[in-house]
Amino acid sequence: MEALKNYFNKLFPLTEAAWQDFEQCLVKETVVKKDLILEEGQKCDFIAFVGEGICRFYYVKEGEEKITAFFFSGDFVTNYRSFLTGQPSEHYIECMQQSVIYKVFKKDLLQLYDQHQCIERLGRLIAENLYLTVARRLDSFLYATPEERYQELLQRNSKLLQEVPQYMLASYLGVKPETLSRIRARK
Amino acid sequence: MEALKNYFNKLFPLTEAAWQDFEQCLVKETVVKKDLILEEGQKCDFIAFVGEGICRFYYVKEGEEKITAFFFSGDFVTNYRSFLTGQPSEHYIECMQQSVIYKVFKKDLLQLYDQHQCIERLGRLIAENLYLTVARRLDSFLYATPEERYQELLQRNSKLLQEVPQYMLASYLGVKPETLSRIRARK
DNA sequence: CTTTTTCGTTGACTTCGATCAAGAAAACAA
DNA sequence: TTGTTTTCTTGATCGAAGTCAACGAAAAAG
Repeated sequence: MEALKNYFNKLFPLTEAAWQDFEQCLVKETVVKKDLILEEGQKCDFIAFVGEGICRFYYVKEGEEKITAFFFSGDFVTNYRSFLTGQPSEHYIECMQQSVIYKVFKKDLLQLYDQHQCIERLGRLIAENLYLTVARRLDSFLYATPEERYQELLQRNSKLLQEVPQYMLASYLGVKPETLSRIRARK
Repeated sequence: MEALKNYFNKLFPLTEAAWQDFEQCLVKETVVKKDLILEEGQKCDFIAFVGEGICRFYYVKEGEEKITAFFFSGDFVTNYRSFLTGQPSEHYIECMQQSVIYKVFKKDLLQLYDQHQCIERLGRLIAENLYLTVARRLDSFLYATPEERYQELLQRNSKLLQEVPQYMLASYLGVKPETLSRIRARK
């Protein structure tokens, strides 16, 4: 899995031995459109690297899907909270397109942490990066209006805008589809 | 610093040698009420353990203080984003009471990570915990109304309720003081 | 291609938090 | 104590997002 190796190398290069042990633990999965790779109530016992595809991470409140995050190729997809705490997931993860993902299971990862200090470090760096991601998202809810959040999206011209239907974008921004439509009309 | 050692032991016990090296790097600071331990524009080059006291972590938007977090004795206080990325802080950290904190500086911590695998692991566990903290807070903004957020606070009967003036609570909950007053009146 | 379903827009109206303003209560200082 | 400042409450009004409903456009299914 070259893409993953490159990703790691940018964060912190693994030794050859560590990478080989790590690669042993990767489980490739091909997932078809609309498949759930995690359902509510399940424990999330893996972290997966997205090779290709897009996944959405959502929560159902009062029959309505609230999208918390999207994951694209090159991201790690997991319910990290459930993964860390062992509690059942309150969220679903759905692949929106045919996708290829590479899972590492928790039990394997914990062993790898013990066996290779450089993987332990990678684990720290990944946790730190995931922290930065949620922290930024929290900020945009604490300090910005829905309109400002939409403008931010426009500016960073994220894949979201091309790849994701508008009603899902609305959910991601924390508003109703009608409201996003009106925000766009305001220009 | 016994409290800190206990805290670590619950997460992951350090070896005696690691703890001794770690303790060497702790810098004790006594801070008086209203002192800023971090200002906007500064790089946050430390993580501090709060021995006693309360700190507030806030951002100023259009002349208004928006409180993102509170830190109590037993917590780590830092601008973790600035600490990790090296970017200047957009937030202030103020001690609301006379406080005692124990700083570890980034340059020292990075060395400790290299020297002791158990400290590296502790670093991962702390990053994971900080992740869980923001993620929970993000959830409460994504999925709950201000009223529900206030009810949550009431239930977990946090120190916040006793120790913090209501207008700061309001800011923390993401509403104006008038609104919190009305939420309380609704019961 | 036509039919059916999903998605996006628009209008009328409601709801809830923000804003502005005034006054009461509590905390603090002289 | 008294006086001053800070914090909390209450009322009136405003505004942005939600809700409900209708309709046209686009996409999917046949």
